[in-house]
Amino acid sequence: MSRIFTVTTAIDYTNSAPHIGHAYEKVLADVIARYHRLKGEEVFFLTGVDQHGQKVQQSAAKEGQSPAEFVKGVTQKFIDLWQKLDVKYDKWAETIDPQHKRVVQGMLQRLFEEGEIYKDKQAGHYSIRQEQFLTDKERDANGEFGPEWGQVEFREEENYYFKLSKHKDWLLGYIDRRTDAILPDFRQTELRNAVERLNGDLCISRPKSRLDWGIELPFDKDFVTYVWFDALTNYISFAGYDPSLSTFNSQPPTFRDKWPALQIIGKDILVPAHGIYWLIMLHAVGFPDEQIPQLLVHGWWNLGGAKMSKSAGNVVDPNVLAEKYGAEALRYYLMSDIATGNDADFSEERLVARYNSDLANSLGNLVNRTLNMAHRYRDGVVKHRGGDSPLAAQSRDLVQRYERAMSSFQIQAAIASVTDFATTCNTYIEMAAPWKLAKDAERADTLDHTLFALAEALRIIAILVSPILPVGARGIMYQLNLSPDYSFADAAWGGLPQEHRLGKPVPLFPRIEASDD
RNA sequence: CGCGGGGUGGAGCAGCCUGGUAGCUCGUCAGGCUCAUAACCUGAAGGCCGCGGGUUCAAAUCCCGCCCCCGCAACCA
Repeated sequence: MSRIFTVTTAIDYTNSAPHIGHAYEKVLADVIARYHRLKGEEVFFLTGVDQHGQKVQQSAAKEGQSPAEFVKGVTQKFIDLWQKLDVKYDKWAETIDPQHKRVVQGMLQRLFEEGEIYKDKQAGHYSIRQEQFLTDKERDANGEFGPEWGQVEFREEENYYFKLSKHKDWLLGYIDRRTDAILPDFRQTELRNAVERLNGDLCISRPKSRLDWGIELPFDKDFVTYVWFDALTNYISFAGYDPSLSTFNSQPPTFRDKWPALQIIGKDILVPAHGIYWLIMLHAVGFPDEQIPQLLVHGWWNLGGAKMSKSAGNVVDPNVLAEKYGAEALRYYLMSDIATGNDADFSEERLVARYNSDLANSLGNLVNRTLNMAHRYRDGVVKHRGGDSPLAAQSRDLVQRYERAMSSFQIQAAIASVTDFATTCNTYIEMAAPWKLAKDAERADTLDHTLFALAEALRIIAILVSPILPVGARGIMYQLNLSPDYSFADAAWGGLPQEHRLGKPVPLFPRIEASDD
């Protein structure tokens, strides 16, 4: 069963520029993707942008641009940011892509023919200004629709609906059968409760008179499909899904090998979008249960305990942070200071503190002092000398701990395993005191043994840290004068040549000094 | 009403699923080292792990009840 590890992220809405939350999700996916590549697996990492819809149409109009022009500009901002942050995806999804449209229309056509989609009449209060139907949730305390809705009229409209409720029992069964359908587990509980309350079907169309920036329904030219069948479908349309083939097993191998995927999403879009709509859509088009994706649901970065939002004006711009502190520092912070699944508080001070403490003082300095001593005492050459180093056993624990954390997506725990090991190495240096050994000719072998063990430890650290800090890892390897081509298996103790010349020490992760700006 | 999350030394967090000396980063205090990025190491102070019950030889961890904080319309991960 040679299959490809597929990881996807939510596709971001091209209504406005990316913020720290977008960056977090993509870096998380990138780290997981890099970890699997490190393990030697073939990886398909899919991310992209959602470009259709009313909000885009409105924002474009406000800027005096066509939706297509507008979307192109915002899309570029996302692409530029991912490049800046070293987010290395294998496929870029844009929902205006013609191939994507064909898949969406193919799926809709098939579901329509199979009776999963039907036309029905909707009647209710409609806000002309907001161009949407209002529900009782929009009523204020007096039971009225407030002035923010402008003129509200009673209106009847026909639309197409997808038979969600028909599949409710299947979804409940699926959730009950599979304990790791949604991670972390409390999200699975939350979803199950939500599914229990599910009733009614899903409106999937908008008449073109109201919205024309979208994908036309293949069976009715007067409508476009609305967000769900458009955006969610990206996960399979860009993976090579063929909508004309009705069973999963008849799909081309290039698609089947990529599935099921790990899908990374934020906690706001689990219910109902991904947890209900998307899973049911897949089931309806013929995906067997074992091909249903696993959903990894992450938390949010808050600011001072408050939610980050555009309207509050407290949005953090990842571009600014990356410029100021560097992509690696930002990646490190986003991965180390939040427990996957939970919320965390964003703070620039924390970013600097963690960087200085973990990367500059602990790890960077460890590399620097080790290489310095090797050059000062041994002309840069480390040699294997008999006897097992205490670091050898520690490194095996490290690899185990790291792997356990990574495979359960606990990146912060994986990072902690590495920084703990760096501290162990620093302690080891104090104990061994190479500067004393160097003064005693009779203890030359002990000095060699110590320096060799440290170089070996650094080699392993570099490998393990590489998914999070690809540039930093390369830097360590370069200074160790070792090849940047390595795999996870190389993180076993004993990979360093018996006699090896190290490179020149250059401070990695220079400290970030407090500045006034 | 309901659903979910959280309440752990001064600050920020992990641990809880799979009970068994309470851990990490920062901060404070004292000491050590000198290879190093004013970095590193050691030690200390500081916690009734929200409150009250229960299960158990043993509870931060499992069970029950209660209190407080946050999220659950939109922009939005």
